[in-house]
Amino acid sequence: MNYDFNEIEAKWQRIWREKRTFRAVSGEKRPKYYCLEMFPYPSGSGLHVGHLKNYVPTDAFCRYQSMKGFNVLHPMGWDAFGQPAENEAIRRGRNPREMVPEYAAAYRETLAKTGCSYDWEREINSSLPGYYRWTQWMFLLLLRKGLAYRATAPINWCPACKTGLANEEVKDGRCWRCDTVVEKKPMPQWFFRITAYADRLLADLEKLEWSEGMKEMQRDWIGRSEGAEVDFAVAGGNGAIRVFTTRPDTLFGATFIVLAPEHPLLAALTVPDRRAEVEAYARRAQGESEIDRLNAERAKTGVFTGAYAVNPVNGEKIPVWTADYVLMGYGTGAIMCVPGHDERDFAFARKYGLPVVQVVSRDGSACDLQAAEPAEGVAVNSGRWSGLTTAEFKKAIAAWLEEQGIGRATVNYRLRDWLISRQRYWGAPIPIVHCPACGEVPVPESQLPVLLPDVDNYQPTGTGESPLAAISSFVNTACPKCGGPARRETDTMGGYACSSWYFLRFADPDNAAAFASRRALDYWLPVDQYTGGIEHARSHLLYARFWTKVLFDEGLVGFEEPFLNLRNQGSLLALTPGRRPRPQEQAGAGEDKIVDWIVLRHDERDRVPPEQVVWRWARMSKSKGNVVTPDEMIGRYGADSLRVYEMFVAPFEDNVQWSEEGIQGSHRFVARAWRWLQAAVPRFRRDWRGRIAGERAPAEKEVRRKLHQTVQKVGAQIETFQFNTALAAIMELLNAITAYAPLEREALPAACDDAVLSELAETLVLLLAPFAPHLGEEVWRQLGNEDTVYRAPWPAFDAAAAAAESVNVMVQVNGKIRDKVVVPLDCAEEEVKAAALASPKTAQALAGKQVVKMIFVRNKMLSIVVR
RNA sequence: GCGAAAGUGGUGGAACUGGUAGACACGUCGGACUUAGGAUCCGAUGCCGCAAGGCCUGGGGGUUCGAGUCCCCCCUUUCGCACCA
Repeated sequence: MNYDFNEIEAKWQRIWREKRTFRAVSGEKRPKYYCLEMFPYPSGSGLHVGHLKNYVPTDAFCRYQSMKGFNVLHPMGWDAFGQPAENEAIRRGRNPREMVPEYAAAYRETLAKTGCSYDWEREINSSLPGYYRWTQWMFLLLLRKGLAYRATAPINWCPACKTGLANEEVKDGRCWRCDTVVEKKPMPQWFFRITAYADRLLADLEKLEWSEGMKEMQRDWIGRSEGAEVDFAVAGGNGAIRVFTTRPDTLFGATFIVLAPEHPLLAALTVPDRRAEVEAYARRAQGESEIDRLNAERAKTGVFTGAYAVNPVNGEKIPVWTADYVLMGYGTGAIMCVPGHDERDFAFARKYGLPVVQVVSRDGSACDLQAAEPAEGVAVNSGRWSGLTTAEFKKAIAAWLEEQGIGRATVNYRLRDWLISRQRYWGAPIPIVHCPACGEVPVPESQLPVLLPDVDNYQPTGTGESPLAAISSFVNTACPKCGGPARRETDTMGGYACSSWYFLRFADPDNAAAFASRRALDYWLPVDQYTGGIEHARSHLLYARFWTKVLFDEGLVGFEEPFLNLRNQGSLLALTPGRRPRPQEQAGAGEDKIVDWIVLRHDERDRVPPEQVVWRWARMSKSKGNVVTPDEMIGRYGADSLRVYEMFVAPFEDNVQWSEEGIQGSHRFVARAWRWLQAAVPRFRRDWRGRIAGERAPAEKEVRRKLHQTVQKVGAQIETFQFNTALAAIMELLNAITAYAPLEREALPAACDDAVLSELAETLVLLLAPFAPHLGEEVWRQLGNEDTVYRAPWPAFDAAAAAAESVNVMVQVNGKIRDKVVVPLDCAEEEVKAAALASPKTAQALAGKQVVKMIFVRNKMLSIVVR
């Protein structure tokens, strides 16, 4: 009777492994279901209970799908390449190629201990040549399709990581990993032309079952805006300045032009006596970090170039300025300024005394502008276009510009190409050879993989070159084209390259002839359910979608979107000791980012006096010293109890505050279910189905009603990831079951019918199996079943047994609930009225009043309006 | 500033298409069994009130027989974007 969870859990984990219970076999007749969690980077700090906030519910979901008859693919692998692993290896003085597998093994063990049902025969590791060979192959595919290119461009450079970063890896102007302020640095780098897919990445979001917030983030990042390009002729010279504007209808109000400080025309346009000032300004702007430049609060600055351009609609000469609020990376790097109707332009014009002209009006009459408004309305002061609405004008002017050959309607995106080069060691080498005679030559497929050399020293160089550049045996090679001496590309690919296609590899992980066979891909893909952290909302998900579309265009996969359903788990927060910052620590922070709390370092724990310690909830992480490990919890309460707690405590998407009191409650529930089931096992009759029919006593009817209502509820709620309410329903069921058949000295009452007890026991086990798999499997076998519970069908819902016989109908008088009457299900209005009027409480509320109206809602409500 | 989501007991959280607010748990209080219990079982538990009854879903309006749910305004929190032309 004693619930020895440690023994039971170890036993089933062993048997599942030995019997390969969760092996996914390709091509089976059962319909497939591919459920995937974002594969983790196995860190040295190990898994903590926070990681399980994703893995455990997703595992319960997989087990449920298996019981629903699906052939479930639930794989796990390691995102092993990249800077987190490399930095950790450097810090610990380890070789990453030895370190990563050790850490992965530790993760594997912890995941097994929590009873997660992975098919470990499909495990992948992105840092093994058998894997990254295909990452390189994908690079060559992109190159062949003109979607990979090398360009010298100012890139985001993280001085701490000593490498370039993709735009998606820059957060608030800082490196997303180390929070260092990112600099601009011109360097030759490899890019993927993701911008060529901007339209499709945007449009296909409609096909996805993702949260609206998630889609919105992708839309924002892609940043589509419709507008027009307009050429402004340079006054007294030749050539023109091309600007992008979303408001071509305000052309008559354009009173000056501003170029980005990096604009290529700036130097040529600037008149000699303004050159010194303009150059100084441009130099200063370039030296500034993105953060400072993007601070919207900052006052506008700019410098006049001395040059003028001609406004094409009215022939007026307007001055050309340069200012750092115009960014070279967006649009054309030049804007026409309409201070009358753009806040920024207005502020700039006010500061430098530039003219403000109103060209949009609410009602068609002009007035004195005190600010930039309105944004939309009717055109004024706009020549023959005056009187048009904003929308009409936009259309008309685009046609006119095109006719004149000085512009056209166009669409602009905020999305930038994907910088893939990293000047780091621990990544897939870019399969390119630089030949003095032939230029950039792709490594032939037959020569893949380009192996990452094993070296002693792989620290970043800081010169801007990859550590690989110092390894002559790697660098020096023969040109695949002409055979002459050549140098290998020494940059490696950023970690996102590996994670942009790994979900395909799980379909066919050992394939040596292709990244995966088309047959395996057609069977398993796309991913039916994907779960992971919201921090990948723009980067990983955008990249993976992009690569999938490229592979689709190449005819290598049969689908355009890799992840049909996506859900983001919340994080687990732990109470974390911190302190107020000291004055010098405050100094470095910008005005927009006030630091008012600093996590205590490990060595400060004992030194800071308790009254100065400020406790706050923070995400669990080793560095904050607030982690709780699954091992501790499993040892004390068991994996099943830990799992139930992780799912019961809050909705899947919510952040939760970890508390050990909560897990005790879950443990009580699991142990209670165990004790009741142990008492039910001796009463179990395999032939209960044939004996359950027929008229039943009221108590039996009631408990069976609850049972079947629960069956329906739990299934529906697992499918929508509402694990917390599904568990609450099972708890209610257990409460109902123990009320019907309470435990008395470890046995169930003799008066209870064995067929009913059998139905209750068997169904309860099946309902619990996704959540508490060890308990589920153990009791399932105790009931005499030979095969795993995950091949047993999910319990059938019996609508007749679940139907209520009577219902409470609320009686309202003037909107206030005065009484309730118990009537048979679907009782007619007349009878409910009679019952209601017969009740003393209702009669009292109606006394002396005149009934004006009655509203009857079947099985719910009788609402009486009186005067 | 823009966009998204959210605000419900002492706590985590329930509530389908508007129809018994607070399910399920945690905690607390009381009781039983115990040498003991941080085990187990039973009961109570939104607030005010002895009670009858009244009041409760961030605040204020509105629609409705009826609003946590729908509409408008405001406040707060979280997340994302942020001089994007």
